[in-house]
Amino acid sequence: MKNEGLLSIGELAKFARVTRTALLHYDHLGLVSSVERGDNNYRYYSYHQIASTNLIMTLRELGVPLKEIVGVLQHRTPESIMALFSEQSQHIDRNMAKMSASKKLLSTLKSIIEDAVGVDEQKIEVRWAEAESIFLGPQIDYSNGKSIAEATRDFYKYCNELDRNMDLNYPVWGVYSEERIKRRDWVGPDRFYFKKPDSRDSKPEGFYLTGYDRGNYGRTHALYTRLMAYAKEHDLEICGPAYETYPLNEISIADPNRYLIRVSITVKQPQQ
Amino acid sequence: MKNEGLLSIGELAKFARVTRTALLHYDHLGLVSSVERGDNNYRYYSYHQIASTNLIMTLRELGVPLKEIVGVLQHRTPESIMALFSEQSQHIDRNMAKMSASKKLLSTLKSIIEDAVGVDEQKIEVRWAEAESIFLGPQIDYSNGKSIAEATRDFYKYCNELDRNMDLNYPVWGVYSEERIKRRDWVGPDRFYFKKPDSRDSKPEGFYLTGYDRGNYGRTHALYTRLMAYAKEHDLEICGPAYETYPLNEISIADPNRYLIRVSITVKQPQQ
DNA sequence: GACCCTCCCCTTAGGGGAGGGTC
DNA sequence: GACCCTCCCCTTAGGGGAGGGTC
Repeated sequence: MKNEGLLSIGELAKFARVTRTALLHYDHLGLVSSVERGDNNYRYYSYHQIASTNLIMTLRELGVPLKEIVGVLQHRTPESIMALFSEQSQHIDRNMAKMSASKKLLSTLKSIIEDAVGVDEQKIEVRWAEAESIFLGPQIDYSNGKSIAEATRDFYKYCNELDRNMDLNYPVWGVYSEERIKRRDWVGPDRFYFKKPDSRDSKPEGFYLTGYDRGNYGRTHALYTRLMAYAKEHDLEICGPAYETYPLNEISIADPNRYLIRVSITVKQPQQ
Repeated sequence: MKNEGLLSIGELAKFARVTRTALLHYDHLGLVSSVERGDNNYRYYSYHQIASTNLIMTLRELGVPLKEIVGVLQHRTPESIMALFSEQSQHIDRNMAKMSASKKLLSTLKSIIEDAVGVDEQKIEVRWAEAESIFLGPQIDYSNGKSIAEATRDFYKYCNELDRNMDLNYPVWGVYSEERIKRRDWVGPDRFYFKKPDSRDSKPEGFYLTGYDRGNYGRTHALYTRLMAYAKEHDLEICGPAYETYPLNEISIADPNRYLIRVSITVKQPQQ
């Protein structure tokens, strides 16, 4: 009848969804100590430790370090425990907001790849497109011999200065102005932008002449030539900027010469 | 003009919300390698690594181990990357569900403490209470000399067998039947229960005669005597079970003899 | 056979210097 | 002065035995 109602370390582990090894560790730390040692040196725990150990596991899952848990419990009062709970609730809210943002990012990146995978790279076509939420950088000045690389770095600096916590996860692409396209001036995009949900700017809805190519970053020259030949042939009038994207890039493709390039030029509604 | 547009390790760190030290670590692992080393042995990174490093940081924050990230990126194809993103999205969903449950737990525990902190321990009163969602255990049989400790262990076993993943975070309390109260039989509760949102059972709405005491678990005898004297004096008719709770227990109070005990006995509506 | 004990060694993802050179 | 380099030592929260006793 000894140890009646007490729990062995294995039983506590089972009821408190924790491992034996972790409980040994907690015993050494004095966080969850057995109430009694048997003559066999076995640890015996009280059943009240089930709920408190469960609570400790919840705090652990929320990322509270063991040291902090030990500290808070050592000097616990109803007030300090309530403060801990409030603090952790707020922490949960922040984490959930972060995870939502990450989920949105992953789904955006995934849909970009998804759209690209089935594409017929030879086909050139004109299609209606809905408006898209994007973040648009400032106009780029190449007059002092600036390279695209430098311009890109400037763009990131610009973003960083605008908002130190700006989410720079979304891939950065280029916009060519109508004027530059017509001049056949491929020194570099007029602006950089990235696709980003709930951003301040937008790529307008409208008709876009779209084509694809394979190659590394910046190898868009040949594709523009093909697109403009097509436009001429089909009596399409260019009436706005071109948007360059690399739907398959280093994120999903190892060979840098096999990235998928996509250019969409704004055109007037074609005559049927 | 050398290294134009390339980033130093500090710059990449700034734009990819990561520390210098972590980037050194990633370089050793071959996860994020500099594209070039200067004559000074400095690392130089390409600006395309900003977006990919950011993505790696997002995966890290989601808990993907570095080894796994290295592995996935080494054999990356659009398909494998999409699979990774889908998997992580599901992972986020599971995590958010867990965090919601934890938040609910913390707010329940906090409100129990909050209600208890301001209480006047001397006051006995009858109050209307709304129904509460609880999980109720099976009837306990003490006829074979079972102790409360053993009965509690049985209750946890019962919960565990019913649903191996049952959330046993909520503190376990006791219900005394009307009959047992009237017999003044304090050997132990008839059933155990715990407060738990969205559970199968409920503590019904109605009038409850409620009082408080201070002491360790099981020291409810004196409080029952006080409550029953009060009932007699005020012509209150007991018409249902009593619910015992320990609103301030080892979770928030270090001294086991200062836990707050609360007993609520079901009574008929008092005559005004 | 399943459970428990005490060492003891190992891991992940960096952080924090020391000691020395570079922009 | 701020930034970069290469060692090198340290940490958190346990996991995984080995070797031996217990229910």
